[in-house]
Amino acid sequence: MKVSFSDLREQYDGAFRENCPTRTVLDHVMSKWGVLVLFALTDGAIRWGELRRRIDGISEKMLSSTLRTLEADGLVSRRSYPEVPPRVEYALTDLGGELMEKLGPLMEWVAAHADDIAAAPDARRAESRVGREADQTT
Amino acid sequence: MKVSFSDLREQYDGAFRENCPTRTVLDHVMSKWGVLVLFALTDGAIRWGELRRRIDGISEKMLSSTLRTLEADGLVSRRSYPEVPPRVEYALTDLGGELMEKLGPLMEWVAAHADDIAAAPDARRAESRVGREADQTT
DNA sequence: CGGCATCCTGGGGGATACTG
DNA sequence: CAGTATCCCCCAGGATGCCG
Repeated sequence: MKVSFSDLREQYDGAFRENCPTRTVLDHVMSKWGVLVLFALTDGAIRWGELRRRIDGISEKMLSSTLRTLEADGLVSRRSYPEVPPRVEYALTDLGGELMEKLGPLMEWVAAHADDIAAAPDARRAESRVGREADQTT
Repeated sequence: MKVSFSDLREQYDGAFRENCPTRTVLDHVMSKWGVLVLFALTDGAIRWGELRRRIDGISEKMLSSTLRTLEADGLVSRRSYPEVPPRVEYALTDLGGELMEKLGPLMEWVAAHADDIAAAPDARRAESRVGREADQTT
C-alpha cells in the first residue's frame, strides 16, 4: 500500500469504532444520495428544482432530507430569497468544497473503472495481490 | 471549485443517471460497511475473524455479504487454505489497491474534520460560499 | 474457524397529496 | 417553486442456529 494508512489508523483508529464521529460523517457523505448531491453542487449554487432534475431518480423526500442532513453537517449551505414564487439556492460551504476536492479524484477513478467493476466476472478473483503460495479451495 | 468536475461530468455525466454503473460502484464502495472493510484490508491480507474484530459493530452476515460484493466487484480477493481448522484470508486486489489510494486522502480528511462536522451546530449555516447578496429567510 | 440459512424488525426510501 | 406530510413497502441488517 503506497498510502500510510497505519498513521491514520494510529491517530484515528476510532474510525473502526461504532461511536466514532467518522462513522457518522461517512454514513452521511457516502450515503446513496449524499455523494451525488454534493457532486451536483460542485458547479456552484443551484436551485432546488434544478438539483432534483440533475440527480436522476432522487425523490423529493430524499433530496430534502439529504440536503437537510448535509446542511446540518455544515457541508451545504441553503439560501432562500424572499421572492414570489419562492427561490432557494443550495451551495457547498467551504467545508463541503474541501471535501469535494478529496472526493473528486475518487469519483473520477470510479467513473473510469465503473464498467470494469460492473462487468466484473469472478474471473478476476485470481488476481490476488497477496504473494502467497496456497491452494485455492474455490 | 478547484477541481474540474465539469470535465468529469461531460464525459461521465451518466453518473447522475440511474442505470449508470457508477451508481452501482458507488453504492458498493460507499456503503455503510464497504469503506470500512476496504480500509481494514489496507494493511495486507488478513483473516476473516480478524476483519470481524477490527470492524467494530459489523455482524457476521454483513461482513460476509460485503466481502462477497466487493469480491464480485474485483476489489477484494479471497484465498482459502485447505487446512483444519479452516483459514481464509482476504486482501485487496490491484484494483482495490488503486481505489484505496483515492480513498485514502478522503478518509484522512473525514477523520480530521469528523468532530467539526459531528458537532456542527446550524451556526455554520451562515458560512455560505455563494457571494450573493440576499436575505436569509431562516 | 469461517461461514450460510432463517427469522424478524426498523427505518430507508418511494409515491402521492397537500401547503406557503 | 420549494418543500412538508402521510402512507406504506421493502430490504438492509441484527440475532440466532447450524454445518464443513
